[in-house]
Amino acid sequence: MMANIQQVAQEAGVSVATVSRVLHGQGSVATKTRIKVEDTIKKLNYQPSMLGRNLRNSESRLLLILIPKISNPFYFDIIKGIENIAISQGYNILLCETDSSPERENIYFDLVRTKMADGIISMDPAVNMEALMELAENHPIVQCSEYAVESDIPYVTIDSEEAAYRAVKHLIKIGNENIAFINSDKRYLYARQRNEGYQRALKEHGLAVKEEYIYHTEHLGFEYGQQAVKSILNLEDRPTAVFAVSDLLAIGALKEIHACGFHVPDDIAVVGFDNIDFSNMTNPALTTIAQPMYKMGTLAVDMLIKKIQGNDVESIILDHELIMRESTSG
Amino acid sequence: MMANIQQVAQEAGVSVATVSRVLHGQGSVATKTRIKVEDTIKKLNYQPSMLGRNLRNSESRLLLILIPKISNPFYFDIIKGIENIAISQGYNILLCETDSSPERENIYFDLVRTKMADGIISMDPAVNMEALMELAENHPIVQCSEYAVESDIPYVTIDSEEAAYRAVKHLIKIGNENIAFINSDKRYLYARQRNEGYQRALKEHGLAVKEEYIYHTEHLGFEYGQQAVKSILNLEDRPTAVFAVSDLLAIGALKEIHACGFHVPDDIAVVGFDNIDFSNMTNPALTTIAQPMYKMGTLAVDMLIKKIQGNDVESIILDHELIMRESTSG
DNA sequence: CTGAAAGCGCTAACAG
DNA sequence: CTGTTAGCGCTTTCAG
Repeated sequence: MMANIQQVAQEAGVSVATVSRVLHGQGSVATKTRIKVEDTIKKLNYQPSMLGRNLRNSESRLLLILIPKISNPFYFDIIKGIENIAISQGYNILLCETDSSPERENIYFDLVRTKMADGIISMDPAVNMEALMELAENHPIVQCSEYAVESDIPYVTIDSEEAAYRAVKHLIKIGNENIAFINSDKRYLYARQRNEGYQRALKEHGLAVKEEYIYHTEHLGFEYGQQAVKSILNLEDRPTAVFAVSDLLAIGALKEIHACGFHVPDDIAVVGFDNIDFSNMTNPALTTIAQPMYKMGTLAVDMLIKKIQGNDVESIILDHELIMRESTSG
Repeated sequence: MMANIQQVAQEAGVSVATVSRVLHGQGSVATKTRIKVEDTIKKLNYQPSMLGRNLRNSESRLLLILIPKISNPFYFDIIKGIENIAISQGYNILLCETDSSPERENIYFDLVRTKMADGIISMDPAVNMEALMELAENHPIVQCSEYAVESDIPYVTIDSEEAAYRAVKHLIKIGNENIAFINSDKRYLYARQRNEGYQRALKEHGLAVKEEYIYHTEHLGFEYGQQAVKSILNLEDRPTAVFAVSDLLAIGALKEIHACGFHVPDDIAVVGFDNIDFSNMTNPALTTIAQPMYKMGTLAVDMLIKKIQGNDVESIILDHELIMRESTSG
């Protein structure tokens, strides 16, 4: 079973070089020989071993995709975009869940150090940037969605500040003045940028920025949204609107607001961020910011493959969109 | 940059064999030599190339995980289980979304045919069983969750019939006699099994099985649950309970029931299946069947690695659990 | 148009 | 305890 190129050559009465040539359709081969070889390949049910090919070409045709949690819906469409392009270019992807743990991360970094992967698309906001930058000196790396300005690693992302600004502006427009903000940890760039967008919108409309309205969560999960709302609803000046930096947080908020006996959007309007599938399945459906996920994925992998091939690439900033649904349609 | 074993050997003044020996800590090496080699490795920042090692060992240390949709929450914990064990055993996983398309599937099958992957864990109910069985003749394959009885491919799963039976029995116990059933396509084994469980529960309690109460959906998505409920609510003898074969369907049902002005659980009780994270985030929270996902994953990968190592393995059937929440607490 | 041969980086059997 | 050597399966010069 499982013939190798040698056996095919022998059986076809040619040299391995010729077999290799017909395999790749390059270098001229007489039609007669080609047909003979092709027949033998079928007859022996031969499939070239990627192990041999990879060693010879010193490439693995594997791309590392780093995400913090595989279950975070935010990444689904990005991954889909990456995957489709990758496959069409003869690459496969290794989806790596880091749990934002440096040890896990390092296992994956080792994969490229040991040539098991040709490059990395990093989407983990909590990635160890120092390690990533060091790795980037010798290996192709691209950042997607989250990025570090100070590094030379190219990225594709959206304008988080502007997106947050638009979300909050929408809340103001429909009559809210007391707008709470559920943000994530300030050490993340996007958190800082969205915070600036939030503040810009308020200031532009002559509204005060109240520290007690800004809540920082440790993680982006559902339960953290619930927690945040619990504390927000206890404020004296109860907000009439909540803007959360992720849909998961917003969905948690939704649930907790209901649990406390309030109604969305009549009592409290809610806006999320990301437009994950579930944001349209909640009760009421969630107003949110949509990022062009799929496109982000395709662009990121395009960039990475270009880098692997030795070309230079430029960072890209994509557009976003405000999707209005029931949670603000008061 | 990126030294190879040769350069390390030269720099350390030993042979490549010795370097290989200290790399694997096997075969005796004089302490003095070992230290010298280890120092050189650090000095040159050497990391052995997996390409060379893999070719030599004719293995890739990559495991293929086939799932229909990466976004299906059902698989999250299974994958986590697989991943943790795999990594601890020095394997990495290639998460493959088949979209239940034979072409996509075949691309992935090629990965094992071309030695880029050492084995497969198939979790796609719609997998092309013929192709899979043929592949299984020459490559290690394990089925997880969904399986085909008639094949020799070992599997790990739960007793779907019994699980469905318990879910429906619970609905009967809390006073329901008219229980609708949102099932998926009958060509899937689990769908047939759950149908049997549903019918057994009804019959055991002297309730008639009404064909019009059984709805078959094309896919397991949220919107199919909505659709199903739309048609179910139009029945003359409106059911007072709904059992869906997946949480996603049940969550769609929840939303549509509300949209039609009914209340869960007072007017209609709902039970799902899978206990995905979101089943606890809905309003009301969903009663559902929990499968030991994580464990299923770890066992499946254990089995696969055993098979790769040439050992025989036996199929496993795991226990499940009924999780009672608000959607049936009327 | 085709073949011989070198070599990608590593492991392991064998000899010493 | 250590070195020599033969491949693993493939691609690609270089000659012919």
